[in-house]
This record gives sequence, structure tokens and C-alpha cells, in this order.
Amino acid sequence: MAETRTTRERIRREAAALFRERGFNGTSMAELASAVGVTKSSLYHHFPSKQALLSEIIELTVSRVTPLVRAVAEMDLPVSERLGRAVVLHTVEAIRDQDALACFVEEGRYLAPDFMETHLANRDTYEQLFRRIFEEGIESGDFMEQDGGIAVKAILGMCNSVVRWYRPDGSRSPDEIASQFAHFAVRGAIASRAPAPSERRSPT
Amino acid sequence: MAETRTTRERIRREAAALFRERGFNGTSMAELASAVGVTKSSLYHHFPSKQALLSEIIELTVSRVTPLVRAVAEMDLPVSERLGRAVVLHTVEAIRDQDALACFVEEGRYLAPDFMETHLANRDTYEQLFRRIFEEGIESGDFMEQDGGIAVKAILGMCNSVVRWYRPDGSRSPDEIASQFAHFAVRGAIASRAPAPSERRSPT
DNA sequence: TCCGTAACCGTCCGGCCGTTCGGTTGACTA
DNA sequence: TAGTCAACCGAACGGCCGGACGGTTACGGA
Repeated sequence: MAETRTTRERIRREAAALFRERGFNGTSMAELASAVGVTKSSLYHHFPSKQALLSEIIELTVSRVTPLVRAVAEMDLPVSERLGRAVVLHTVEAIRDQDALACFVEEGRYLAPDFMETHLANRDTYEQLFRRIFEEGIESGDFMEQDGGIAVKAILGMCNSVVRWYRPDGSRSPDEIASQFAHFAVRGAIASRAPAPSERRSPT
Repeated sequence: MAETRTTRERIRREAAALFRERGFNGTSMAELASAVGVTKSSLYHHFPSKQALLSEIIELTVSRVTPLVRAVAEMDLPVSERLGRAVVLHTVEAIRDQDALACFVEEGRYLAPDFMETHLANRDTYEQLFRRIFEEGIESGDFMEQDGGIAVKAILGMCNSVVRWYRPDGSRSPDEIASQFAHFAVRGAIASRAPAPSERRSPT
């Protein structure tokens, strides 16, 4: 049916890039049209409205990444390993698909009520995947006692920040960044026998 | 000169709130005026432009918080303690002064070149405070070997995410959230004997 | 009493906004 | 040959945008 292969897809891609770098409300349909190389009218042949365009960009990416994370979350591995892999996966995807992910994270809030409902539902579903890992880890004693909801917000907040500062010409590769995030998240989460909260230099 | 005590201040406050919840480009001067209870014209009596208004909101908060963090950074305490306290401070302020901090973090990118220069300089100065703590910790061996720049982005990304999801009627107080963030950050940073839990990569 | 000044408002403006509508083209089908 | 349809365009739309400008009021000092 939907031949997503030519103009329609290019519109989506350019829109994601523009929405990300100028914001949804900072991007006009005229700018988008000229970036794609068509007229403003043609945009409306492919998408009923600017809102619908943003909504589709977001949904498409969420529905692609969610199953990937779910697969990791359901693997038969220690919780800390699953957490680490989920963080790596999320971060790598956030970098690979930066524009769309940025729309999801930063621009989704501009969706009108009709689209907002679906958007929030999708977001909750996604966060639940991380939350379950966390709560399982806390229950089993592998993770520190802490508020799972906040921990998930913290981790995703950390990961999602890449869309604001990552540059392809930077000194670190996506894999390196993802792995550093994962180490950070896992070390932050696990219950260590070693010193905890605030303390001093490590002697041993 | 600037009698910051009445209307001017109310404009700044309302603007910060509106810019945060609808975005800079999603907020019109008319909306702002009606929220303050004056006419659009009056806004221009106090501020030369919408851009200048945003710029002032941001600068005012940055110049308030930066010295606070600097004081913590320069304390005579173990690095991990300083890191924890800096994170607590940043998080608490980010929650107390949510609107302005959200403008700093999320809306600053819409500043025009003239204002942008100062903005970026201020931001760099602020991040440097955290960065120095981190690099000192890595050098002394208290913190894991890792990219200090990324670690700072990760921590601030985590902290700053509160402006997106914190609600005063939530189940956790600002202090609880801040302290959980701090524990998370410090545990994530310090060097422990526990083996690294993920699949690939470890620096040098 | 007059003047200066800070605070504020009413009115207007050109331009851009998202969106609509009425075409036109060209490839495919019967 | 005629009909269908997706793709696209030009021109226009009402409305709102940030901002400009010229008042008007209240007040305080000389």
C-alpha cells in the first residue's frame, strides 16, 4: 500500500531533521517544502497536516525501537546485563536515528490532544520496559533500593541528551558513548558491597 | 535603574513559565501579555524584544546558580563528595527554579546569534565546573577511567530531565530526587573493583 | 504650576503562518 | 481513445505574528 520510498519518505526525513534543529514551531511548511524540493501544496498531498506529519515521524520510530528493547528486556540474562544492553541499544538507536528520536523526546509535547493520546501511550509502554528491568533488579537485590520510576527517568534523560550534543565528527563513536552510558547506568543501579553514597577515597 | 520588583519581574516570571510549557516559538507576546495582565505594548516598554526577554531569563538564572556550584566545586572535600553535592545543588535548583532552568536547557537554542554567543559561553563555564571535578577524580584514581566530557553531559542530561517530568504533587520531594541522582552519579563515577558488566569496549 | 519621566495602552502594520482549492501533468488501464 | 488516479503546483485565504508609534495617566521635584 503505502509506497514509502520516494517523496513521502523524503518529506518525513527532512521534516524530522528540521523539527529537530529548529523545533516544530520554529519550522514552517514553506521551509520544509523548499528543503524537500517541492511546493508547500505538495506536502499536503502526502500529509493531512503538520501535526499529522510530526505524529507519524514519532510513531514510526517508536514502533521500530520498542520491539528491539522488548527483545532485550525478555532475554534470559542477569538483570544488570539486560539493563546494560537496553541502555546500549537505546543510545545507539538514539544516535543512529537522531532526528526522529529528537522529535520523539523534544517535540512530541507539541502534539495536539488527538495525537497526544497515542504518543503518551507509546512513551509509557516504552518506559515500562526499562521500569520492569529495574524493579526486577531491586526485588532480586541486584540493584540498590530506590525509586524505580525516577531511576528510569534518570537513565533515559541521560541517554536522550545525546540528541542535543552528539556530533558525528566528535572524538567518540556511538558505540563508545553507548557503552560508557551503560557502564554508568549499571554501576549506578547495582547494589555494591563496597562503599555507597557519600564517602571518601577508596583505600583498598 | 532597573527596579526589578513589580511588572518587569512578573513579565519575566510568566514568560519563563509559558516558554517552558509551550516553547519559545509556541508562545506569542499576546498570550504572555494577557497572562501578565497587561497589553502587548507594555511588554515592549520593559523589554526591547522577545529574544531579549528570553535571554535575560536565562542569564539571570545562570548567573545565580553558577557561583553556587563553583563554591561547592572549590570546597576542600573528596572529589566524590563534591560531585555528589554539585549534583544535589544543581537538581534542587533545577526543580526550585524549573521554568527558568527549562528555558536555559530547552529554549536557549532559539536565541539569535547576538544572544547565542553569551549563552554558549555561560553554558560552557557552567559545564566546566562539573568537568573539572570529574577530571580531578579520574586523575586521582577515585573515578573510573572515562571520557570526562561525556560523563558531564550524561550527568547534566540526567539532572536536567527533571524539568520535563517533575510534578510538585509527585510522590518524591525535590530533596529525595536530588539525592537519588547524586547517589546514582557518584556510584556511576567512582572506580570500584566490581568487574564491568557489559559486552564490549573499555578504555586503554 | 510646570515639566520630566516611567508605566502603560490602543491601534495599526507588513509579513508570514498553516491550510485550501482548483487546476495540470503523465503513467497506467481497458 | 478515453478514463482513472496519484503526484504535484500556483495562487490565494483569513488569521495571527512580532513589533512600531503616538498617545494618556500618575507622580515627583523645582
